[in-house]
Amino acid sequence: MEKQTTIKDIAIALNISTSTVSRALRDAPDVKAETKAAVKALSDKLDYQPNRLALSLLNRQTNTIGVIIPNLDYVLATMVKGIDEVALEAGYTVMVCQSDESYGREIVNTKRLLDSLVDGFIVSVSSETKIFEHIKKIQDKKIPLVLFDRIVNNIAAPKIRLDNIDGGVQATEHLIEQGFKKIAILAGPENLNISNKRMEGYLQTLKTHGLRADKGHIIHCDFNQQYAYEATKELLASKNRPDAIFTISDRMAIGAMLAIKERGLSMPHDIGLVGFNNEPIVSLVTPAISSVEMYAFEIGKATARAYIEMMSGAAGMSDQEIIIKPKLFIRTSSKRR
Amino acid sequence: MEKQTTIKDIAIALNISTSTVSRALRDAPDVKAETKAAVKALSDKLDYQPNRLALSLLNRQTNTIGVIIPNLDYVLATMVKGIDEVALEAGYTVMVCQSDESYGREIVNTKRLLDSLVDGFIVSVSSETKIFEHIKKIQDKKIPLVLFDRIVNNIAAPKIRLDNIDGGVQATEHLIEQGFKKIAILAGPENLNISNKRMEGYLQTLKTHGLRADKGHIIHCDFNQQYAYEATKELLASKNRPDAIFTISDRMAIGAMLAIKERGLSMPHDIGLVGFNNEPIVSLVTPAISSVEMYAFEIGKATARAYIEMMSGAAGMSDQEIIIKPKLFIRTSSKRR
DNA sequence: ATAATTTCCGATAACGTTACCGGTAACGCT
DNA sequence: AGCGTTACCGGTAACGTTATCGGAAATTAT
Repeated sequence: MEKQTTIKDIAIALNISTSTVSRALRDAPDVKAETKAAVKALSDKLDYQPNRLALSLLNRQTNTIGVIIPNLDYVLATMVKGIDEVALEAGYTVMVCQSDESYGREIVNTKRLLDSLVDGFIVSVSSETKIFEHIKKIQDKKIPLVLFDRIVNNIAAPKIRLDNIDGGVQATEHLIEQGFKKIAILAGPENLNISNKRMEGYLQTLKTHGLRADKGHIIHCDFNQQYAYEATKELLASKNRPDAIFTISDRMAIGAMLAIKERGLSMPHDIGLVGFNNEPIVSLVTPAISSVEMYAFEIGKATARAYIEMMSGAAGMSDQEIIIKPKLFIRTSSKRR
Repeated sequence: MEKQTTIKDIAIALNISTSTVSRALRDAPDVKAETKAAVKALSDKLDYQPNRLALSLLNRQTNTIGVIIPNLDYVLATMVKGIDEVALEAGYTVMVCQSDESYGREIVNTKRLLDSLVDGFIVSVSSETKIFEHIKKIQDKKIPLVLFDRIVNNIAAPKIRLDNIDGGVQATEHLIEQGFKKIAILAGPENLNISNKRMEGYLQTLKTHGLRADKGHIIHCDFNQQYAYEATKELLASKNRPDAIFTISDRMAIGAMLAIKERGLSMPHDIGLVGFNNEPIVSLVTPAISSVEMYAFEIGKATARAYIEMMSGAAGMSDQEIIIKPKLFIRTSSKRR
């Protein structure tokens, strides 16, 4: 809050110009060694730190990345960790704004960071977001943008995401292999791309094996444990009860598990269950729940790397898509054989 | 990345001075209504947004809060959410830096944010941090500082934290009430204040009830599930086996639970278990684990409010300490009666 | 000794914004 | 008519930094 040491203070103290101080600090060749030494000594003594605001204003870049995410759950926190690690190493500062799955707050956050605070964006859209004008605005201003995890299809930007279809395929293949025949899916909100892709994998796999998805076995519900719990209760009470459930998140798997237990059914005997994300929790509950690992930390790191590459002016980034392969971890909840 | 609209662009386009544009945009009284209208129309059309860097440089304040935390686990993410909510409402932007429990990274983060990027700090120190020079440096520069959750005792700053002693008391009282006699504690790292306070509550309560803590029943281990698992295994194998375990985090409680199950002991019959944090997971495992709720979201909000109050120049903030009362949630793992 | 080069440094402008001071023109008052 | 007042606007400096230009002094070459 108090005045911090500036280059001017040093200049006055040594009776030289600010230009010389500036050069001395940056080890420019055209400064006498003696002068350099004096400047550096004093700058150390006064604990001088260059004012990044002034530099940013001058260079028109902040070396700050704006990261916009819908929340801070396990998966996203892990991804942010990955982004952070790579970005920090490369000398960037990261500004994380969470929208709490709210479209309105996503817009507010975007607008704020757009006030010349960041020179690029890394975005994962909220589940509520259906209109992408605020994202397009970023691009209209020619500001670098990288999308990750919850990507938006009709926007041309580097995208880093999981192979969600493959995740759905792996989960469904596994269930079929284990002898389950009537596999239901708890999908997320209808407009959420990652959810739809996982479902696509599910549908594809059923088809491949000559199975048909019962319409009542495809449930869209909010990305949330409580909704999953209630949806599962209904499923289990229906006359065409599924013998397995694939949920597109672990949170939902937990909700499903609670409903299954409550009804007195046992896993995997009466019903199989596979989740998604492979959060630590799934191996801790009883029975341990099979789940698709999405390598969130890796996705985060790859995202930051793509961002850095983009900033360094690499051409042809705009339509690059990095796709991480998921891997199913099989546990008790679905293992019959 | 491309040049953004500035006040100068508008000034030139309308053939007036930048001063007038500036005043018009801020609805100053000494601008003709006609001029104001023209300026506003054009600024809307060109999508003008003031450059916050320039403003910050000029006013010597950024309206940004630097939040430094050791990681992004459930509790801290929840606290950050609370900080975020209040700060955003009050017009602040929040910059979150996580140190990943590393002292070195905590210092790097502090130094970075100190380059005039933020005008105040909200800090929770890492478990590795034993030297607090970097924190003191913040105060030396007269930069507002608020500590939360993992506070540092010998630094004079507003502190927002849980009543950790009371948490330890509640947990231990409950276990004694339920008839447990040989209560062990899995504490965190030795230098971690929150851990020691919870242990203090534990020790106090034992004393009150005329019980003595067996030395072998006080275990310091890393804040981590794996260590807790192994520590519990040893505890259960020792000749003086405890009949209850109090862990100072839920992560550790989960680790303990796994070890207990592995040994074929049942909760709460053979052994009682109480955790800390009341994370969602504890009610999902079997048996559900009793745990002390620490109201992380509330702590986060209170922290941001204290920060704001401090910024508004409220006197006597430097030694204020806001202490949130915890509350034990009793579940199967410890309920015998 | 003079010219040419090198070494070192200072002044200035610029980044985008606003506070402050000052000035012009129009108007009203006596 | 002459004065003061009001309404409106422009110029300048400043925030902290660096790039650019230019210039003086010192060194080297002839």
